[in-house]
Amino acid sequence: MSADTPESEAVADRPARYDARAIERKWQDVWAAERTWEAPNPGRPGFDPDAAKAYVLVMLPYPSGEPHVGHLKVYSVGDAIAHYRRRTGHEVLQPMGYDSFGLPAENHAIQTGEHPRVSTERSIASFRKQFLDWGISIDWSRELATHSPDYYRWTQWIFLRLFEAGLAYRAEAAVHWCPQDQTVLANEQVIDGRCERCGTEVVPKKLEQWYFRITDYADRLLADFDRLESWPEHVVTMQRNWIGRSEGAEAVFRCAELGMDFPVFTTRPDTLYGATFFVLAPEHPDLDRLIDGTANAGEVRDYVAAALRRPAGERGDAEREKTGVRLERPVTNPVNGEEIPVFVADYVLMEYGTGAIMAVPAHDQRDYEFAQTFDLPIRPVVEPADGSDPPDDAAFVTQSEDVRIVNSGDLDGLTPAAAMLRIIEELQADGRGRLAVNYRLRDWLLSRQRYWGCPIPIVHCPNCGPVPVPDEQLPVELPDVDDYRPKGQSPLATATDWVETTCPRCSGPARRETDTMDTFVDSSWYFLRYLDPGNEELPFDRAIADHWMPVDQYIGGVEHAILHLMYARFFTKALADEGLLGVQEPFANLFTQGMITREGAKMSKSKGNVVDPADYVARYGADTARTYVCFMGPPDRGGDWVDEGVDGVHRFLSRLWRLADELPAAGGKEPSAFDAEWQRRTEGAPRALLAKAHWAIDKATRDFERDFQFNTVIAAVMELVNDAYRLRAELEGDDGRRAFRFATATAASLIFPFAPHLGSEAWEMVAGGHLWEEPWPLADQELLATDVITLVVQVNGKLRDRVEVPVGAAEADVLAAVHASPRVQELLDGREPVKSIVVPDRLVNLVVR
RNA sequence: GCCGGAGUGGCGGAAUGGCAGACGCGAUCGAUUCAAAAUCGAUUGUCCGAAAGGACGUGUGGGUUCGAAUCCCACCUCCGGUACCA
Repeated sequence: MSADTPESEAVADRPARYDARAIERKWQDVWAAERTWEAPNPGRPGFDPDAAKAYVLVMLPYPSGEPHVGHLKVYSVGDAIAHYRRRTGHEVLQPMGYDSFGLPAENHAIQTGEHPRVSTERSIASFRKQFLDWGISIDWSRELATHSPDYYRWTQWIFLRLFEAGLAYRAEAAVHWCPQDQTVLANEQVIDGRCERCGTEVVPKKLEQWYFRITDYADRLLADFDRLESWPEHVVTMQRNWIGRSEGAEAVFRCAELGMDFPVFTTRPDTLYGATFFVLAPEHPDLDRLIDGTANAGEVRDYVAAALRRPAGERGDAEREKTGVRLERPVTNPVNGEEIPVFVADYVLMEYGTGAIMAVPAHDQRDYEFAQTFDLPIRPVVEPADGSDPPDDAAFVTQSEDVRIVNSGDLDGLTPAAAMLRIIEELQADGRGRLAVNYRLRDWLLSRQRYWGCPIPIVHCPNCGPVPVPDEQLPVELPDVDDYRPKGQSPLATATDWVETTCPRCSGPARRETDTMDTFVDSSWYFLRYLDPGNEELPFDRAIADHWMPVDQYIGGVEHAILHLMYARFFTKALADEGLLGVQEPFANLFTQGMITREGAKMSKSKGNVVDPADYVARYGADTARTYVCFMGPPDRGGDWVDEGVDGVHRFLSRLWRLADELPAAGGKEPSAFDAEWQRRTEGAPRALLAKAHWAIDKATRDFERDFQFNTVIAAVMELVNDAYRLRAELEGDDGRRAFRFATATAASLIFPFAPHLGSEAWEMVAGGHLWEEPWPLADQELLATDVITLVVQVNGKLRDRVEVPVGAAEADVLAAVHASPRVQELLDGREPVKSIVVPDRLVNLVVR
């Protein structure tokens, strides 16, 4: 039905129909024209210093192809929160941007020759168009894309501040190399020994690479979980485990012959007397010196070479039989002076602890297996205190009160905990060890040998070493290249004119760094750039950032629980340490939404079960699609997309629209329908409908506040609409019409966060004006309360009857009413209850015999 | 193995110590229609019963309680994370 259809024809020929497309276009035009969702910064026109701020942020999308149903869900959830916060009096900032550097665009370029910028920007245009079609209330004036030089200039600038602070450094180490993508990967990007992106088994490779010193922040990353308001417990746990702090001791084993010290980390210093051998990782840097000049040096080197070639997945397999080679030089146990043999074995990892372990086969499963294979002595040093036989299990390492130390000199008889303290004291006194804390977390490897990323702003000078590019020369722009294929080094290396430059320090000939940054660097600070996107002097102004930060509500997929969320926390702390920012934690509240499946399976092109949100938006309108994804179930859990469910939601929205359509649109909007005094005087069916409306307001508000229970918020509005239909026939006269109007307006108001177009339209039809300017409704306690309560009557805990009693009736009166019931009398059959439980205004339970 | 989360009708789910199954889907019946679609209304956990009503019922077994889907103990299953981490 177009706007210029003559009224008579529309009324005569066609029944009124909910025309979602027309309604959605109408309101989207209004919001675009009046820039409704723009949030002014402090000091700008329209800024209200008295309004509470709410920074509502959904993780920015990686723009590839078209948005999928996961995007629909996450932005629908975020927008519902944004709308709710606005109408509860907050100045809401909801921005949007694109995480637009990355491998898929580059792989596409390798296949087609199309520049990644071209395909990426095409995809950004699709995303933007769909977000507009969905009517997400975004402040578009702050839009950004991480591949734009205006953005990555500041990524480079921040890199240089971290470099100056000693938090970015270059080091040679064994790294994870993906042979398929021809690039190194961070620890966090290796899943089960395979590349996170392409699934290829990663291989170890020794390379000089750039790192961020995130390990310096390990303790603060752990401690500051206390500063968060509300994060899902499992996300905190995952990060805790990833950081993997363990307390123990460092003990130094000495090779007397060479005068070399080998420190080890152990969480069980109390078992030091049980160490019967010593093991080094194949990558251990001192291995060469240790085997130099010994008879089996060749055999050791062969073993090491084989171990280093082994894919990480295979080496990490705990089921594999232990392998290793015995070296010819022993080391000395610092507590008892005992000489024990040294092995090299690939079950010891260079990246954890010191790359060397003391092996206690009696109390460690892996050491036990190794000792079995190589027929080495096993010496128990912890036994049950009652003298019973220890369990057969080699992993008998309990630290409980009912075990005692044995075979350990003067430690014998102590509990493990006491022995631990004593031994650390002794080690420290001798200078042979100390209390130590160890982390699983590694420094963040950020170099990538790929094209489509942010260039690292460093120049390598033969005289001065790595020299930072001066701030005023930023951005170091990504040059165009002819061939995107990776060849073991970044495709940037082929851009000769770009690579060859002069040293900013000595002006001699120098070469640019050709690696690019991990794209997680780009997304580690984007939430700050939104705050001040036009700033040409700094990445962001501190005063503006201090106003908006922290993000009040962050929303995204749980798949980012470790990587992105930990990196962003690290960046925030590092920037705060540089005095650039006043907060220690970027995201006060985190909400992780569950994944949508179809027919119980993850959507994928190969399975042919992909839901394209654009299809549903075209067919039913965005409001239906958005409301459906919020209605499927609690949004933090997953859900299965069912087309019939979409129909159901569309039916509900149509019913709501028709309610509005039935009310005379023209003439006074009858503000009296909202008059509390009038509402309280109403009786009968109008009163029942008004009460239902206030019940829905109350229910919706509570469920919004409690964990964003959107499915039950929507269900409450459905109930209200259903009641309006049911009671419609009884709603006669002024009171009836007003109650009907109030119920419809309330339903529109409550559904607005999920279906903002329909909500606005229905509101305009029955109340007039712009719904988003209306405060969130408040339930009238007087209309929530009823004077008579239907009380549940149980006999011996089983439901037997119901009686009506006045609200707040005294216990004696309630019991009298219960005993007066014929059914109760029949069931009691003359017996006196031994006990009567009365829960005021709820139930009575009579216990007999 | 370890750490999280979850098991409720035909299906998605609701109820977090007090009426199990809100709301939606599906199904059945009715109204409307020349007919269909759409729409409106009613019914819909299982079993027994003509009905009134009764029995059973939230993964399994036990416990606490007047009362348990909800709390406790043990176990089973599924999902997610993580793992030669010393």
